Amino acid sequence: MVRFKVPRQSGTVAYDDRVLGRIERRYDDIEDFVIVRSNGKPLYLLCNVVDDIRDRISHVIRGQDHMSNTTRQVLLYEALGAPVPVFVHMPLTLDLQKRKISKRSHGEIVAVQFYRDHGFIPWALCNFLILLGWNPGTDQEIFSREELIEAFTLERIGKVNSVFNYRKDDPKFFTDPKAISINAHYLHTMPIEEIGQLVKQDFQAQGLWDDAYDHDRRDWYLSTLDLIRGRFHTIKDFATMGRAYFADDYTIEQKPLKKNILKHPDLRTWLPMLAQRFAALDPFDKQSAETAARALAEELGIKPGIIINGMRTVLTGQLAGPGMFDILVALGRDRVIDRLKNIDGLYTMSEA
RNA sequence: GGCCCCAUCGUCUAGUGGUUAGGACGUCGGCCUCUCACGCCGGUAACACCGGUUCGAACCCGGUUGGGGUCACCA
Repeated sequence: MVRFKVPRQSGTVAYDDRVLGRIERRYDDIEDFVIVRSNGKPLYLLCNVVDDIRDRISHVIRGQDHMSNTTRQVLLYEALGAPVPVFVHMPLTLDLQKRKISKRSHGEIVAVQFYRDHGFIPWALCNFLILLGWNPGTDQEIFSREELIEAFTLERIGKVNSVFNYRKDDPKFFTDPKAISINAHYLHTMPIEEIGQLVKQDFQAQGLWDDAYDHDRRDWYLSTLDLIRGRFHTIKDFATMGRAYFADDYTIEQKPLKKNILKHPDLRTWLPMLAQRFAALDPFDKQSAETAARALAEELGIKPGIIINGMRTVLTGQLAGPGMFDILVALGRDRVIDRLKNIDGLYTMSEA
């Protein structure tokens, strides 16, 4: 075993941190430290320095948890007669309890895989992360990769630890709300073709993918994603909240079921009536469908919203969504009619 | 405990001696609408404390308190 003999002298060992300024530490406060194990293998502290000298590393940028290593490593650089690189210590990111976050103690929430599995767009996560401990000095928060490379400077790295603000067990905020909102921003604004690629991967995993989406039905696929993405937050939402557009096994949410269906028992006859009128339309499009739906409501002496929201619930299972008549076109006449006719099940299910 | 770092809304942050202390996310309220976890508008909310320096401190200095990191033959 080999220890590094720290000079027993007065004075300090120092380096100029580009973020924290000059850092000094008295020789007296540094104990002799092990650099080679008794089995002959070197420790990280030494390897790190040797590798960086070999690779001619000019800047060492790492977390503040390495600060006490740095003074010892400066000693190593000097002992090896090598130039000391520029050191930059980044603030740490802590959890709500102000603990350093780590894989060991925080598990999946700090693993990038978790974000991929929860429908995050890769760059959106990077964009969120860069804002933890750094800012451009302007109000800009959304950066393309190129913009970020252009805007980034070491000088604007902060000194203050940040808190990763996530609420465990809250389905709406399963991770930091700001991360979700940045992801949603990208989801809403990225070219739809790129979104289509990401959704494809998830759909394939979910068994929702149809190869026609890459060929004959590509336009329909992309325009439908574009129609519904506006109120989604992650790629996962397409297979869950948007499921009704791509499969028939979607679930009817309880809230809209009660509010828009069970509250109006007459829909049991009204919606099949509507289905008949849709069947007779020529052509079946956004305008003709809306005219037909509103005409029916007027004849029945009810507010259009009753028909429309009833339809939304039956057709999508959701309380909220795009404009109803856009939905009809996206679903296509056959599926619309089919689902409107089969409304009985919703009532019998709740009666039982 | 020793040593080191840090301290502005709930969270991410702007701010480098004179600002109505700004923005974003969240939250709350309103508007829009066939619906809202869309969009728009508005509100809420912060300079840890105590001393200095100064005509004047969020900004400079000192102390206090608080928080974090690190003290392995781990990386």
